[in-house]
Amino acid sequence: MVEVARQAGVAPVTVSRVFHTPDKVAPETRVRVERVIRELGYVPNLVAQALVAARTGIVAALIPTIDNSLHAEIIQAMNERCRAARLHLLLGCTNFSLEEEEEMVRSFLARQPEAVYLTGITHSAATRAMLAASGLPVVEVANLPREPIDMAAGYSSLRAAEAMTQMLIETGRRRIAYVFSPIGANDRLADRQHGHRMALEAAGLTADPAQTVETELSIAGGAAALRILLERQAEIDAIFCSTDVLAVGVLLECQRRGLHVPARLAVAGFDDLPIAAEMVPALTTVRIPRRRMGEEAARLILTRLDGRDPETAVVDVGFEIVRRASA
Amino acid sequence: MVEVARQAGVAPVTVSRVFHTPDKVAPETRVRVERVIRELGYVPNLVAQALVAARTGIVAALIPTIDNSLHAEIIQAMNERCRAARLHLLLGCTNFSLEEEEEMVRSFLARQPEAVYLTGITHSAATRAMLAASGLPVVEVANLPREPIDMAAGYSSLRAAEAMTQMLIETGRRRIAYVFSPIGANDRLADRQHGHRMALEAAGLTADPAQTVETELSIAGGAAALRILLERQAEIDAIFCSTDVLAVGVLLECQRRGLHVPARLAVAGFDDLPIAAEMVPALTTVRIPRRRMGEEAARLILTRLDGRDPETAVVDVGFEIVRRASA
DNA sequence: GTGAAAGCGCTAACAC
DNA sequence: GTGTTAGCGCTTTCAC
Repeated sequence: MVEVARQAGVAPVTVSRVFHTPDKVAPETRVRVERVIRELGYVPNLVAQALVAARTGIVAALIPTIDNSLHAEIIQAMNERCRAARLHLLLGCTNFSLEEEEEMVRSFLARQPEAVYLTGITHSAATRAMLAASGLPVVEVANLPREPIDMAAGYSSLRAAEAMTQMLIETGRRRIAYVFSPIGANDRLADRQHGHRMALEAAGLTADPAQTVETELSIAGGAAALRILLERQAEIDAIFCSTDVLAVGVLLECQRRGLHVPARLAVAGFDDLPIAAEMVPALTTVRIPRRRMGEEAARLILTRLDGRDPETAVVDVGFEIVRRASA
Repeated sequence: MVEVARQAGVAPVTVSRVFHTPDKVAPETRVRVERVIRELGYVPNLVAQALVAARTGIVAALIPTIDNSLHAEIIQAMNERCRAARLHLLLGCTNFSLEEEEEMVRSFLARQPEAVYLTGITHSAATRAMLAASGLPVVEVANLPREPIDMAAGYSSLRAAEAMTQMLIETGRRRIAYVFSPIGANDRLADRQHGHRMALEAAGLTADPAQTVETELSIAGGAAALRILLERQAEIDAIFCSTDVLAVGVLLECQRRGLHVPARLAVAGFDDLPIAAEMVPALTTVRIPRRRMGEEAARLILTRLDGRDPETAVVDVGFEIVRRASA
């Protein structure tokens, strides 16, 4: 900036004005400065700007992993909305670990973000304390916290899983297996399992351990889970999977083994990934408004940054049971 | 920091030293300062630190969209490697547009990143100029540039597609349809189509426009493409898709229509997504080392940041034709 | 309309 | 071991 000022024969502060309040600079001066800016390819240093303005234009976003299509899509939608407000995303992965999350929150806060995006509602006490103390807008996404750190946008995995199992029961299924991936710090998964059990119990059914399989989160993991259930000779007439990824694996393994779905076995998933509607047979699942969550998260943050308070701090985006051929 | 210093009865610079060179502070002083730091929950301001150190610890990463499992996985691997070096990712989405990429590069450069990650090898002249002028380590990922801006880690989509089509021909297929998604600024897609044509011509076959379908990038898009080919009554014995996403759609549509794969129709994809091996029949495809690309990208950047020059500026991670049941 | 001075929060260099 | 001074690149305030 000093160099631009020198070559344009003005004071540095005038260069600054050309960027921020061009109408307060005489047209001739402005043109002259702009020319030098272009010639030198000068780009203002946003770090210095951030220091003096105490505004970084950065939103810290913590997700379990980037290569998780679900959270990727939420973040994608959120990022699109943030962009219009000239907010950029600083991304961090927690690997479903509360410790890693805490560590990342600590190091991200030092970068003076203007808001924080968190996945899920389960966080360490230290994480909650730091975030609350920061006074920053914080939005917890994908679940509905009883006591939000600040704001939230999500849906009830518990009620959704409950509704799905209930539906399976209502359509005559009695021996419903549950297949899920390692829960770790994933509160959505914990809720889904809980919701499934609640529905079973409400119908006077019991959750047989032999009908419950934990497996790797992948299509292959879903296929493996079905093989395990078959080996156990578990007498099942339905399988509810904690996510479509696993359900697709189950469906494909059924194909390989010639097990008819839904005649022999009903299969249900969760998430309504794009593949769900295309499977043969099409997969019955729970639809959650992924993009909407990202948009709501952005809206909540932007509202707060605008100095206003959102009408509702915890936004329930709801869910929908999508009945297709598989169950 | 001033407040911590005041309460600990020392000068601000001593607080700074407690963080950076604790052994140059008397143990008693250090303990005293550390206590105040904890009491006040003081966190150093990295923005100020970055300004004076001229180091932000930020890597600017531009990918087409976040919700693209392919690039997400590359970025995931790269992020894991960067983390060890305390580098964080500032993420931007170009939506496959060179203009948006240019705009993002401009605004990201102002944030003083220490390195830049770019997807693909096609960039606007201005983008190349800005990046070259910045003197920063730049890595172009997922393709092999003839003239890299700086460094690159990728594979040849052209040779890979050529090899796949060649394989289809060698196994007796003669009427090979090509299904792809909108190319836009995606050089990998352009190369794949080109490679496919080269292989056809080398075998004395011609690319019939009736055998070429552009469709939406989704499983449903792949299914739709097969329906279009069928409606056109194109006489085809194989379909090569520019990505597994489309191939899975084709495979599922074949199931729905009772078209036997590979007897009636061979189907091949590209990418070797996790679902490829699980499909029924398992999908023949091109495997590209996604994680490896991310790791190489990180390695190239870290080497350069370490003041050294990598042995090879353009790293070819290769590809592999994976023959399965579908072709 | 333009510039000089002060300061954002921090650290490198140099005293003591 | 600890403090003082100066300055990172920029903007705000207040003169002129």
